[in-house]
Amino acid sequence: MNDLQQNQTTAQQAESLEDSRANPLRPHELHSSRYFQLLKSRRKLPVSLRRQEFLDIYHDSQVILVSGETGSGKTTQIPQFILFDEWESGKKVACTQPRRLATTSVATRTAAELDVPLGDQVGYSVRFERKTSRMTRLKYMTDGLLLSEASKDRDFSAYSCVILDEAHERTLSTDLLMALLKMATSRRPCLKVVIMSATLNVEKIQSYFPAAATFEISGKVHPVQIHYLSHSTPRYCYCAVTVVKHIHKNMAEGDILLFLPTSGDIEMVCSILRDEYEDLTILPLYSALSRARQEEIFEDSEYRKCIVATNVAETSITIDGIVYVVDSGLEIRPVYNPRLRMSTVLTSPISKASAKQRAGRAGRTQPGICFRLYTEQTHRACFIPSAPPGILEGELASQILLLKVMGFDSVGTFDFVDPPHPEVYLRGLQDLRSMRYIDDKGTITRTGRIAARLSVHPKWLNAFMEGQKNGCLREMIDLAAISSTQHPIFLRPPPARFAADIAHQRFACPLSDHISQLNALHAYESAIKTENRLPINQWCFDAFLNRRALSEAVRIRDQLVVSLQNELAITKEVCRFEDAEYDTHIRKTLARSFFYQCALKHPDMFGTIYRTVHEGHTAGIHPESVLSEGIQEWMVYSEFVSSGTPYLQTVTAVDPAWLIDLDFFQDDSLPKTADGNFKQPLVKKSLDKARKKRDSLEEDLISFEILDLKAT
DNA sequence: GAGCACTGC
Repeated sequence: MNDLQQNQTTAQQAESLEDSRANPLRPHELHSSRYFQLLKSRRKLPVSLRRQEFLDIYHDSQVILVSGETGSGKTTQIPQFILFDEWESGKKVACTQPRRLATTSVATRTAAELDVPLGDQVGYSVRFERKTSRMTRLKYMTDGLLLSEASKDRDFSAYSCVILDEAHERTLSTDLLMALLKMATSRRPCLKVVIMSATLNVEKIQSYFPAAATFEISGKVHPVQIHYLSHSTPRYCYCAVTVVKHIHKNMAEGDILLFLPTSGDIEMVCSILRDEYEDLTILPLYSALSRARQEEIFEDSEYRKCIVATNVAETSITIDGIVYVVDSGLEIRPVYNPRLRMSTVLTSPISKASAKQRAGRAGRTQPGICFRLYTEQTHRACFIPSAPPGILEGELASQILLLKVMGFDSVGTFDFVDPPHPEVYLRGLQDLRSMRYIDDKGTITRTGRIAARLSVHPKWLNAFMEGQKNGCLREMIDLAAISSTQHPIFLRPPPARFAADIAHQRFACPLSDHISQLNALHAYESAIKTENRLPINQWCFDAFLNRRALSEAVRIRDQLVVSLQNELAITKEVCRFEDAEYDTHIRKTLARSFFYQCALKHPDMFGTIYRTVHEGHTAGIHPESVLSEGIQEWMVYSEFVSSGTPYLQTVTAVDPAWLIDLDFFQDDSLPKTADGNFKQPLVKKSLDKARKKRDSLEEDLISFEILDLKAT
């Protein structure tokens, strides 16, 4: 390797090093026989045949766009080509992936191909798990993790080259990284950027990097025959069942993969098929299933397998041996509405790119067949070319704050591949200001700097500081951790819903879902610590608690404690159940921290209808809430969700006196009562006041934005 | 008494 000149190597030089008996990355070791086996198959990959061509382009350009379908070998080979070419620089090569599983498995594969122990010259880094060392020169990592590194070093100075893989997926992190790398390349001429993407939709990225060189590789996949319906049907579940039956009865052997939008659909279709066939192995697959049940799909089966899956099977989990794909053409999509400050979920048609990806799952090992449960006309006219990028879909307060902490003040005029909608940006600024993370001029504040570095939503920092005042900081950190787990901690499997509700009663706090969650987490932790008790798996099973979610919450909590220990005085002491005021402290803290997410029972309506103070929208209490009966007058909520009926989710009853006390609700002309038993006119008045305050905030921010635009 | 997916730090 010592003879290689940075950015001047040839394919021949590299290949002769790869062919030699001694491992060039580990001078005192010889290549294993497995290495040579792997090398033989690597050399047959489409991308390997064009190594010199790639290197020529790489040497001549700072930004390179690599496009190619699956099976081209780009994810494992291109980083190795670059590693050899950049070896002399002494810096690292980073390769990002959108998902953790892909990151670790591709790193493992590459380490094997280079014949080095994982974590030495080749390693990976994902949240909670790092296999890197001082020796590491090729580092696979999640895009989110590189983004958080970039927030401390916007020049990417540890790297000679950054490779963004799966850029066509346009995750929020990839988009932000593209923007940051675009700027970094102009400051660091020696920094190279490689963006790898599927062929589809690459023009957008190309026009974002006009000077970029392009390199296209073909893939190696089997043909998939596509069948459409002649008439469309709204009854996609029954249609899917019919098609699966048809395949099973009439078609040659080969496993079936069926895509449906929701876990409910999946369980229903599975039970219908199970009743019908004994010679078909029916397997549900969705993210909320336990790991063990997910892995059942990989087990050998005596019969034909029929896997009924959500989107997880589209990108996250790949299954070999699928010959038939049945595609409902539907998925669940979350859409954030900045005007309602609400995320709604909709069952909607997938994109053409997704349809192609789903069909491709049939041709991984041999030619396959894909049955689309929609007409060709629908596919042509109703499916958008590809899913909208993440940056256009969500709430952006955290990302705006991140950019501000990095020193980019004028985020509204920031150069994105796709700029977010101004309303989402304004709503983000408004939220940041009401949280006091930016000041009246849009400049980041001292607390804003701390909040930007949190691994949970920045809104939690205010709750931590309020918690510190009220002696329940640990509890607020626990709640922040629970709120950012991937799945809910309470399990309610449809066949055992009643039993689950009874089991959950021992954790229930009648006034608060948040405290009920805390009770469950604390019970889980003491069940782990207590010896001579049930194994923790059994304990969680009996209590209908999600063990994966709970252990994830504990890990997030521990990470938060570490990152906050210099900023806040966190004591070791955890829960104080014996304290009669415990619940009240927590509810008060929640009220004062999330006052902008509070709701009041609708006075004019019968039943459990509430109205949010901020936006004035009506909503019910989610039926899973301990407060779903709607007896309490005031509450704060964590989420406002809608998929048809709007609901407040995870709510805590609060005393309006705690709210009226705050600046936001302050009205000096109103008499204050000690018991907080406010009369209706008073409440109405304070609501109006709050709304006026919100409106004035909005006007101010719009004038900011105009200033912001003028400044550039 | 109604839901409803999937990633990441």
